[in-house]
Amino acid sequence: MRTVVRAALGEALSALRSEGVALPENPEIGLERPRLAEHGDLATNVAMTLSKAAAMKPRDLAEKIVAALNRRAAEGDSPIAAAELAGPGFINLKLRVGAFHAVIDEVLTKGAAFGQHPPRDTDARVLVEFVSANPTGPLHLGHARGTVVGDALVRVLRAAGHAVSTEYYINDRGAQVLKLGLSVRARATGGAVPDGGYGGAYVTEVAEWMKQHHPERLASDDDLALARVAGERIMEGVRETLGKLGVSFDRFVSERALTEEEGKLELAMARLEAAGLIESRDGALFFKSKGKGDDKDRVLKKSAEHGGDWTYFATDIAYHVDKHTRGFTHLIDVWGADHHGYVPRVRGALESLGYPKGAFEVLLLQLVKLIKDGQEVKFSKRAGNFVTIEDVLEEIDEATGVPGAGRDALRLLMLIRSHDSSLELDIDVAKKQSNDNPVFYAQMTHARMCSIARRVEESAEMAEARARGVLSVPARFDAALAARLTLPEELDILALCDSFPGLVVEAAASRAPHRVAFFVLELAQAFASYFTRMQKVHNEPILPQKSYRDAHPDWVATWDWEKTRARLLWLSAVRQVYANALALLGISAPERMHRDAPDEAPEAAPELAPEAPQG
RNA sequence: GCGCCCGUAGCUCAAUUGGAUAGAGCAUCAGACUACGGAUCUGGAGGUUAGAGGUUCGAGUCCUCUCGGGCGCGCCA
Repeated sequence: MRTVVRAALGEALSALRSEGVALPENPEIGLERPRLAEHGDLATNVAMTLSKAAAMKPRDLAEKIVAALNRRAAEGDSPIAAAELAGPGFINLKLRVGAFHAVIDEVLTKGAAFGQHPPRDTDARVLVEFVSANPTGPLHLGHARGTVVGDALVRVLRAAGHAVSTEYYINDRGAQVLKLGLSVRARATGGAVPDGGYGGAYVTEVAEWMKQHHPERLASDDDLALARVAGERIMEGVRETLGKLGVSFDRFVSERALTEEEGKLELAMARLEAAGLIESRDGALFFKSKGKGDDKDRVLKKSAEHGGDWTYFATDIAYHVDKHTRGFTHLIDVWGADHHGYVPRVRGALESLGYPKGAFEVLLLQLVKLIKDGQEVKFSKRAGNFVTIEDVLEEIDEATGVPGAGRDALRLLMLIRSHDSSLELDIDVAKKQSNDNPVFYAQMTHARMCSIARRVEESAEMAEARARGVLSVPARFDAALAARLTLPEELDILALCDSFPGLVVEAAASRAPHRVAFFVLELAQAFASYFTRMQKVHNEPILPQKSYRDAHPDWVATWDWEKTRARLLWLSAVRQVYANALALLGISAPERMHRDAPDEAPEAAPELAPEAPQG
């Protein structure tokens, strides 16, 4: 639809150019769907964006474009039926139905690639770093948002044609991992847990595992070596959890290997030193970040009395410098909003080293509140009473009886909010097998779409129609068949589908995967509404219902099968777009829902009407 | 105290990045419906976009201030 309309607009513009209007060769043509029906099917603001180049007032230019479009429309071979000047220079377009039907053609031709854009014509390489949780404990709910949003962002960026790699940075050196090692040792040997050490059941598990598989580590007094093995054990669990969430990384980067074995830390520090950005003070080394977006200088290397070690900040600079060194031109980090204070110093360091402004970008995610039984669940990591992602996944899988339900639920619920809005995750809603649960609603919609086609191809009552060759799902686009699609609901949904590829680009540009989630729910709702209205308002179900078949003994002969096939054609396109959108979120699109879930909860047992009439 | 984010319908949140009359889902009210996949569909009511000023053809969106909430302000990571 947009494709053919853009072509028509481009043609009108070049016609004007040949008449002497100063217009650029291949201008961007912005098209949007007006909110109000009387503003047409599509609207463009080209007259406003090109008015400067043409040295004309927006409305005057718009008038010329409108005239050109209407001239063409009168000749009868344009997708545009009528154009109208509106407001400050908008051009409202009324389209022929064929323009809507073209969406079906495009979707079925592109299939799973509808919404995917070709690689961008640039050398830009993007690296998205996300999760990067310390290997000091299992992933908990606080990590879930960054994990899911980061992963969905990557999918969206790739769909928009960006070259993207992903990395998980493992902070496997430094004080925190050492504390983990000491906590494990304490648990294994019955000693006291160190100050600020880790509690929680998982520490006990690691301690038990250590006794079994690495008793020599416990016997040795090399705390660093012990901590390292414990950290690796934790990371195994983290990777498993990521797998269950459907998240994979191109690379896991070890802070220890990067800095200690590969020497990247010295390299980065030498560059800072050479640039005169390091200052020695109070026995420590400082990065002169003050005035570079930060409000004070920051320690790179601690003084002897604080252990003399490099700080996390120093190694993080090394990591980010290394990202650039490896050829990535644009770095995106996904962090929790509680780290926002850390952004200026990293940015300051990278810009001081000459990397372009804007090459380092941080997506900050607001916090997640877990709601259970209508109450907020508070948790603290140190005390160990946090909710792990594993627990949540398991709880939802069990409650629904559907393996993978937890992953889909967690993913959609994390993606249904903008990144800078805090998020309430109601675990009780996530477990529901009803339409109050957006996850269930979203997936059921896809299952319903599939069930129609299944009915056509498999059901016993349609056997005779199949046998007579009047009923089948069209294999490819057929303009004559599509011409039977004239209901406003059908055309509206095609218009919505048509907006999907553009939406992907916008979602990528604004780092907003949640917009894809909203698209899914909007399409689901539009479909549900259409589906019901077909029966209740238009009295035109896609397939002949029992009532029709009973009333018409010769229903196979009297039914309008071509209209049915037109709708099946329509449906296969809509389903494709819907499935593509779900795939972009990493959420499965089931062909059928499990039916064995309990229909009614025990507490929903019918009660006697309080005022039942007596006799 | 300073910095960052947020404040939109009773609740949870959107808003095509500065565009036309601010929209959905729950909740509520009124109808229709007994099902081509499950309480579904249609419509109503609900708003000075926290408040005040400013920028311009045009502001929920940008700037300043006030109020309220969250987070951060370590030689932790």
